[in-house]
Amino acid sequence: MAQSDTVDRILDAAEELFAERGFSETSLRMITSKAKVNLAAVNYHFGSKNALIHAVFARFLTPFSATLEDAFDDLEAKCNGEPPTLNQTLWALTESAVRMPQRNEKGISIFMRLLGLAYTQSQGHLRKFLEQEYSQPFSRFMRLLKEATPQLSAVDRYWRIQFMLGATAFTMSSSDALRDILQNKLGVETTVQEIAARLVPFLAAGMQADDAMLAPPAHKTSVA
Amino acid sequence: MAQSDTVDRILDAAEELFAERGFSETSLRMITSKAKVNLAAVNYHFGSKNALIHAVFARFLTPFSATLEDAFDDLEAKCNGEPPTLNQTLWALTESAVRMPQRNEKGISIFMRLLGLAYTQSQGHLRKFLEQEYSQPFSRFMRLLKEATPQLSAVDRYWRIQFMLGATAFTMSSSDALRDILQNKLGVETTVQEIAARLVPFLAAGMQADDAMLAPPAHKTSVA
DNA sequence: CTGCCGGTCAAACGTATGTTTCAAACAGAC
DNA sequence: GTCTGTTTGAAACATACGTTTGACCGGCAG
Repeated sequence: MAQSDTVDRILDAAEELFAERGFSETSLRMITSKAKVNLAAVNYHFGSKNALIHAVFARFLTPFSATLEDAFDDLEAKCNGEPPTLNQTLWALTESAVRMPQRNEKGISIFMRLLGLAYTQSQGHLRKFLEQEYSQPFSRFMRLLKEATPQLSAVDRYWRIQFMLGATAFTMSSSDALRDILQNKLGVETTVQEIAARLVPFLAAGMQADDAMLAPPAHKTSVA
Repeated sequence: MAQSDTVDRILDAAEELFAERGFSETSLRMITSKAKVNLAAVNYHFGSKNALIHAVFARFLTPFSATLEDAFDDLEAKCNGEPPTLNQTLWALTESAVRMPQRNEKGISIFMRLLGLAYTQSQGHLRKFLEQEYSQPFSRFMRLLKEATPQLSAVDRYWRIQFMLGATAFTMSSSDALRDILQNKLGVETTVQEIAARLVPFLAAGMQADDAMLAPPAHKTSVA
């Protein structure tokens, strides 16, 4: 074959190692030895380690953002005129993520973990790359969130979106470890889909909490 | 002075740089040059870079966990017999964090950012160190959460606690950046206390969401 | 066959890292 | 003042990293 599968082997290995260990903690030598390719192959095919990181993200983010746009199109068409609800919007997102064709059984959790790392380990270049390449579906999602929560002030909405992102990125980024703990402690098996099914109600409830108790020593328990 | 302030200068510099850039991305040379001490001082006083990281955490985590235990004592005494509510428990935690004596005006956000990094960048050694040293207040917090949400199944509670941790750690770990964005976009100043005041209702609402809509295509908007 | 060209390979390069060394400076006790 | 143990200082050490180099291979057009 003219273009061997070297590129894909590198991407597969890098994806997995980045998800396990983070970006700076993963060396090119680890990647190339896992991929069983020569060390120089990375710089030959991608140019630099940073460019490899971008390529890893682009490989799943580009089809995902297309899928997501379709899901949003369907959703808005179905609601003809009316803005979709918060639940509908969140479900459109999670369903798009879960339904993406996976390269292997670990696909979805690697996907999630990388997204989490992208936010927390962001080394500048990654943040810029993601903002440049995928600003459109991101902005659209933000607009849908805004229309689904008209009762919130801009500042409240901003922070609550950060809280949602955090809960999602963090949970998904360590979902393997968390699943294992749960398996050992309570003997319960869990799929990523089930985690998502638990996460969405949590997020929706948090997003729509009313701010009745902003004073610290509130004694009431019920919320919303 | 016999023991000069070298140790504290190193800890101050390391704390700030770790919070800004993460652990692996901060070299000992950056730390020692910011602290204006000799490079060898770190290994002389702490033994290794990992031990320095532990010392940075211990310096604020040890008094904090004492403060937290006191806060939980007060709370349980006040409730004599009755388990504290979820809101009370969460507020006890955030108030303890916010009321810690700060070394400087950036103290609390550095504190928060480091806690966030501890979860997301955890390099094994850090996770082990924290689990060994601070398991007691952590377990107690978990017990209080359990008693405050008796309606939840163990599995539901487990996942929702992860969601809470995620929202908190993530938001706090990037709170500086998020504050700046908000400042530039909407011209709003925000303190860490205000972020906490927004976060707690979000968490409490999510924690207490009812699971009425576990099926994906739910059309209802209201939750709880 | 010859020449070329995309791809692979082992080896090296320069740099940055954490850590160690050992002499010098220092403080306090006698 | 002298001695002793502690702390600093400049330099070196060994290692790991990302990247570059130049030789080599294999298929294919002329």
